[in-house]
Amino acid sequence: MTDKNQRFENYDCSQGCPVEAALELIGGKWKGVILFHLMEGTQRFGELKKQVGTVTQRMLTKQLRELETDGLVSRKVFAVVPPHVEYSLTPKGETLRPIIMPCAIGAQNTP
Amino acid sequence: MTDKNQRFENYDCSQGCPVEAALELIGGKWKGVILFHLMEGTQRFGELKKQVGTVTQRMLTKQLRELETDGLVSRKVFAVVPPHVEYSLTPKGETLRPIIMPCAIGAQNTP
DNA sequence: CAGTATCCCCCTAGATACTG
DNA sequence: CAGTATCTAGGGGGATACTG
Repeated sequence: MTDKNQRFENYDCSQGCPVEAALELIGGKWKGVILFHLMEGTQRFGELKKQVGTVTQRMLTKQLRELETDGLVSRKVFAVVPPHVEYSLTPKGETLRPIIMPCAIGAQNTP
Repeated sequence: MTDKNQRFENYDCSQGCPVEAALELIGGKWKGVILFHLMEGTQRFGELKKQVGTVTQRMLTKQLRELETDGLVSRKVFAVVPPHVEYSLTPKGETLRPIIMPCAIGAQNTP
């Protein structure tokens, strides 16, 4: 980000604008949906997979790792057998709620 | 959309959830940025290209056509030489303002 | 000015199999 | 259960050249 207090009007996006930055965080094919479901509360890997639907294990893992790296999702591993892993939103991830939820509402209101 | 009045909590995304639908509209690599700039007002093709920055003509055209098809952007052609084409948000496109702008803000507040 | 028309690379994402 | 490993195709997107 070049200037954090810059106004949006006449914003020069030539090399990286805020929207571009945001889409890098949630632009992955499944990330929006994953975040959406984590907003319902903490979820285990399997639960998440079931809810997201057609996502493959590989992709779910990959996107979750990226979300984790970006600090939007936290991963909690329980050292038990069988494995137990819980995913939840970080505070930073929570800040996306006003973005994700209007997305959902917007999509519903304009079919 | 399966049920337009369904609550978001416990929403079953198995085959297409609202967030997924929304991301299909604005998920293109440049669409968010294009919409962002059109929110500043009507723009000509060249102006848009300059503002979006590194986008190629081909991609800008392609994404604009998709946005047009999805009913988010309207294209107005003036029958003059040299050509003059103006792009602007449709009412439907305007409904994305509360989604796009928080994106920008969110990206700025959480670097 | 505002586009098409080609060509082509690469990365995303899917399918499948295996494992601590 | 919650992952890795490997292989592969498909198409999204880039570069470049041409045009009404």
